[in-house]
Amino acid sequence: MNFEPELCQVDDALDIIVGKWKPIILLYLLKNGTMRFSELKRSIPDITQKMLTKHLRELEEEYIIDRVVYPQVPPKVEYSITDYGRTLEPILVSMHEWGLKHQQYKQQKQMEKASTAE
Amino acid sequence: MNFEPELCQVDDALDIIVGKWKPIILLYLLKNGTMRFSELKRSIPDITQKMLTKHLRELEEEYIIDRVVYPQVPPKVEYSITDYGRTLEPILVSMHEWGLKHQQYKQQKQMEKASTAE
DNA sequence: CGGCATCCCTTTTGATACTG
DNA sequence: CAGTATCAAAAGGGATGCCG
Repeated sequence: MNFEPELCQVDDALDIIVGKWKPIILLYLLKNGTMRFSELKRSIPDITQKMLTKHLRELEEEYIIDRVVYPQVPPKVEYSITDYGRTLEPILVSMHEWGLKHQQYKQQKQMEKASTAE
Repeated sequence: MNFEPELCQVDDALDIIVGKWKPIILLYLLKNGTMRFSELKRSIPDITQKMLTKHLRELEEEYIIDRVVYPQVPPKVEYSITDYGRTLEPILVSMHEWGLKHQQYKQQKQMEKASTAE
């Protein structure tokens, strides 16, 4: 580490990717590039329209995604990851990989605990 | 990306580092290795004892830090980062660096917006 | 010194109904 | 289709007091 904890800007990055459904929204847009609102909704069945709208607005506010409205009936709105948004990809991939290893590590630790408890 | 959004384990990593004071606690322990409770409290003036205790317990639960109690009066408790906990360091450093760049990027974008608004 | 217990406030998320 | 509005529940966090 070459920075002081007092100057920590980790929270600025966290603010953008934290939110119950934000990581999965980001991963879908990173994978597909562009998706319609309804397409995202179908891909993430348990999310409510309210939360999907809210998270998309917040990501747009931070320049991570673009929102394009096609003025037609019925409405069509497309969301796409920006080039800038793609700079988050390595971090998300690292966290995914760390998360996978952590599951294994916890299982191992808990088995150790169970065997010494006998 | 070589994984499907449905299999996303980003949240497992996020769960561990998310919390109002968790990043700064982790950065102090990564920097110093071992610190006493009161030492952490002094280093992070605005944190309450309750939140410091809570976050430390959660990090211990995930094997990120160790907690050693010295049975003496007055009590002495030392917290240290585990070897396993250190595997989080690259992710925290990446997020810190991304956070720094993001501040600059936002400023630039907002200046662009201000100049076109004239 | 290093906690824990209690009460309270704020923020986040969810359920549901309605709309251009 | 892609939202908004409203109400309610849950989670996160803070202030304070007490304790071995």
